[in-house]
Formats: sequence, C-alpha cells, structure tokens
Amino acid sequence: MKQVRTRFAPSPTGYLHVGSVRTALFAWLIARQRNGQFILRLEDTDKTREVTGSDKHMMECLKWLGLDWDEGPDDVSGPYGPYRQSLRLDIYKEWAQRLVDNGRAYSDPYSPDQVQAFREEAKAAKQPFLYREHRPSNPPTWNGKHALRFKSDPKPYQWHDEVLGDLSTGPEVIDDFILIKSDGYPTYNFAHIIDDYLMQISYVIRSQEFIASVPNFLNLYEALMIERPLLATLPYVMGPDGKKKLSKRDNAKDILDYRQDGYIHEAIVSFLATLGWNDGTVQEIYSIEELITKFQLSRVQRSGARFDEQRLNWVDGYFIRHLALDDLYERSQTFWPEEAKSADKDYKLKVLGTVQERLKFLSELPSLTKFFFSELPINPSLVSNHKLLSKIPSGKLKTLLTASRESFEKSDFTLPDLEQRLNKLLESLGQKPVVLFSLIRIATTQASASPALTDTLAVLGKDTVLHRIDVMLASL
RNA sequence: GGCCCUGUCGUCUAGUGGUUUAGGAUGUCAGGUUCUCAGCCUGAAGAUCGCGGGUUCGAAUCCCGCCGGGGUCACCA
Repeated sequence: MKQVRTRFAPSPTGYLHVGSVRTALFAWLIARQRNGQFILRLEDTDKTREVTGSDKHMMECLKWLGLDWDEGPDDVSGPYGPYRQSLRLDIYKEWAQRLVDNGRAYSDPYSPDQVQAFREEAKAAKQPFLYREHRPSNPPTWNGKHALRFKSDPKPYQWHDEVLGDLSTGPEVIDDFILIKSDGYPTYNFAHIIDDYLMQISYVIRSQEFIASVPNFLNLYEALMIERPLLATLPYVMGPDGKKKLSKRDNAKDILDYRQDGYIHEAIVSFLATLGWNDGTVQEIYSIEELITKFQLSRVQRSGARFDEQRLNWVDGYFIRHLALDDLYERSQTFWPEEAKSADKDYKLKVLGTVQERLKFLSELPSLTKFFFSELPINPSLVSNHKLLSKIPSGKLKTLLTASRESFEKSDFTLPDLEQRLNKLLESLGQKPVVLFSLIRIATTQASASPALTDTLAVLGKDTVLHRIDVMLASL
C-alpha cells in the first residue's frame, strides 16, 4: 500500500488562526494515524503579500500545538526539498517547459489591462469569464517576460472527495489559468500540483475555497501525465455571524494569542477537532492519542461550523480541571500575579489547588489568587454593597469578628479543625453562614468571592488570618 | 449571472425509512452542594428537522421544485 503523506502548505502572509490550524490538524492526524509523514511546505510565491517573520511565527504555532512535521523548511529538511516554493523556481520552469513542448502551455500576449477588459465584458453580459474564449491563435514564444498559461482541454469531470463524496462538473468550468506569472514565480494552481507530486503527497487536505478549481487541477494532472493524490475538502470555520468564513480581517485571533492567554494546547486541539468532526458517539473531549486513532475524514461535517469561543472556554476549563496539580503548576509558571514572585512552590501549589476548578484559562490566575500573596487595602464597599452585611451595625460586625478571631487563635488551621470551629461559631453567635462566612471572607481576602472559606483560611495560615482580621477590626 | 458546495435547539452536533413524543454537549434559567465565584448533582426552557409538493402504512432520512447562506469565475493563495 502506498505510503501516506499529508502536507500543510501555508502562505507566509501572517499568522495561523482557528481555521488554518484545523486544516493542519486534520492533515497531521491522517499522517500520524497511518504511520505516514506530515510535511510542512511554505508557499511563498507572492512576494508582495509575504510578511517577514511569519514563517517562523507559524512554525512556532504548530510546534506549540504539538503538530510536528517530518519534512519541512530550514533545519528539518527532507529528501524532497527545498520546502519553500521560492527556492524551487527551476523545478517549476522545467515542468512548465514540458507543457510548452507538448503544446499544453502558451505565452499570454495580452497586457493585464486587456485581460481586464475581457473580464468586464463578460461581467456586463452576466457571463462567467473564460480566458480560453480569447485564446490567441499565434502566441509568442515563451520568453519569461509574459505570463505562461495552461492550454486546457475542457471536459466534464467526476471525482471523489474524502469529505464531500462524489462530485462532478461540466466542461464550462475549465479554463486556461496562469501557470507562471510574468515575474517568474509560479501560481499556487501550478506550483502546488508539481510539489504535491514530487513530494509524493498522497492526501491533499485543504479548505473549501479551492473546490471550484479542482476540475482545472484534474485537467492539469492529465496534461502533465502524473497521478493525482486523494482529495479531501474541509468546510469553513465560520466567524461569529455564522455566514462568512473566519478570516483575519474580522476578528480571527492568532492561535498563539491563546497561548498568551493561558489556554492548554491539548484543549485547543480537542476543541478544533470537534469543530466539524465527531466520531458518532457522545464523547466531547478527546486526548491527542484518541484523536489519532479515532479521526476519520468521512465523518467530517460538510457544512461550515461556527467558531464559538464560549465552548472553547468550557473545553479549556475541562482540561485544566483534569490536569495533575504538578502539571498545572508547570504550565502556570508565567501567569502568576506579580506579588507571587517571592512565594515558594509549596505555597503556590496549595493556592493552585484551591483555584484549579475555577480556572477557564491561566491568565485568570492573578485576579483569582492575588489576595493569597499580598494584603489588599480595606474596601468598605464590600460590606456596604453586601445585601445582608450592609444592614448590620458595625458594632455588631466587630463582635462577630472578634469572636471569630478568638476561636481562630486556638486553631491549628487544619481543615477539620477550621470546619468545626466555624460550625461552633455559627451556633454560638446565632448567625447564618451567609452572614458570618461573608464577613470572614471579606476580612481575610478583601474580595467578594474566593475559594471555599475553610480552604482559603487554611492556605492563608494562622498569622495572616489573625493579622488581617485585626486590620479589618480597626477599620470598622 | 454561470458553476459548485451547503441548510437539525442560540452554538457544536447525533441521526442514512419505523426503537424519535428528534438524543447529547455547550450556553441560558431554577433548585441542591453550611457562604461567594467556579465546579459538581438535579431539573427546566430551547428545533413546526429552510419552505412547498410527491413516494410510502410510515420521512429529518428517498424524489421533484423553490428559497436562504457560502465559495468561485485573480499574473492571491
């Protein structure tokens, strides 16, 4: 059986967003589940759109997600290199020359303005524009100054797509597209065909915008007399409006921004995989290993899926909750609040344990844990805005806090002891938890929300708790 | 305008003629978990399966027509 080889072939014009990464992920999964190779190729044939450094940025993104490639540009390399199209111009010229020699390519004698005039003519007549209707009878010899066009052979096509199923089109969609631009660079339409063939790609997995060009590609494969790979067309990832595909122009985030925000890369992968794919069971969360064994192109959705960041947040929270504490600690290194710099690992681990199930992503860490590391200024509005505490006179609040302090002073600050003391205080002071616990929470954290009170007190420790209650008492 | 793709709860989806009074998840709301936020548990609301015909004892599922959405018709990929 033929070796499975898939590729991801971005144009280095910016960054990778949810849509592009999902395409890469699906291609990577196919390669990994069949012990094949995953190839990274840079399609840098449009020098005007290229963004310096975006190649490195994209590679960094793929690496973060764990989408490693077996062959690719720079230090990775491989037997079919180079893996940057701009370094392969001689190869394209050679293949183009073959087409010229066979009478299947010709020089375009028209200026861009003239072609544009043809196009507008067609548009005015509400007809699709077909260059071949203007095919010159005696084109000049190809000298590298003119664009080189494919001499197409219009005919109907039927083909199978791994995702969309059986597809067909008529001869009216076949046209003489440009192979080599007048600047000497090949077009995508030509270069990717040659490269996929030479790099022995067995599956071309790409997004939907290319579907209309497939018949032309099929025509070119025939003219080149080369075997074509299997084709799989992925639906779009849609933007928030649900109508247009997600694009950099709207609000599509750079995937690396999610790293910045403290998302777990496995969560991004699981979320992306289930955006337009499911295995037919009710499973919602997948490890990378599970995806490798379970993924199937035939179960990829045919319609576009909207990118829902709320769902991503749920998936990410799920992953965070299920991480071993040590693992979570390792991943949280760069997200701690400034005040935590001097804290030791044991203390941080305890703090992390109390907020693990509350985190959606790691950049929430500072706001959730700040009070564990520094004494915050007394905020009177926490009491005055509280629906019950605000109705209690400050003298009474003082009494409650003082009694609590006395009890805490005798505590060993273990969880069972704190719990027992709190229960006794509720009883002896005749207070409801909502009153007493809120008061103690505010006194010790200067926050309206915190982890469970006993956990919070135990982590803060006796000295801190007593001191903060004293400060609070003085302010009442 | 031609061609191609597509259309199930707000969102992601299950579903390929009958076990479906259309299931799950998320999101929303309510109750519970000694207090808050989150989590967890329980429950609720939420889809005339784009619309109209037809086939059939029976259709989200098959056929026809229509409508909506998207893509493409670049010397961009």
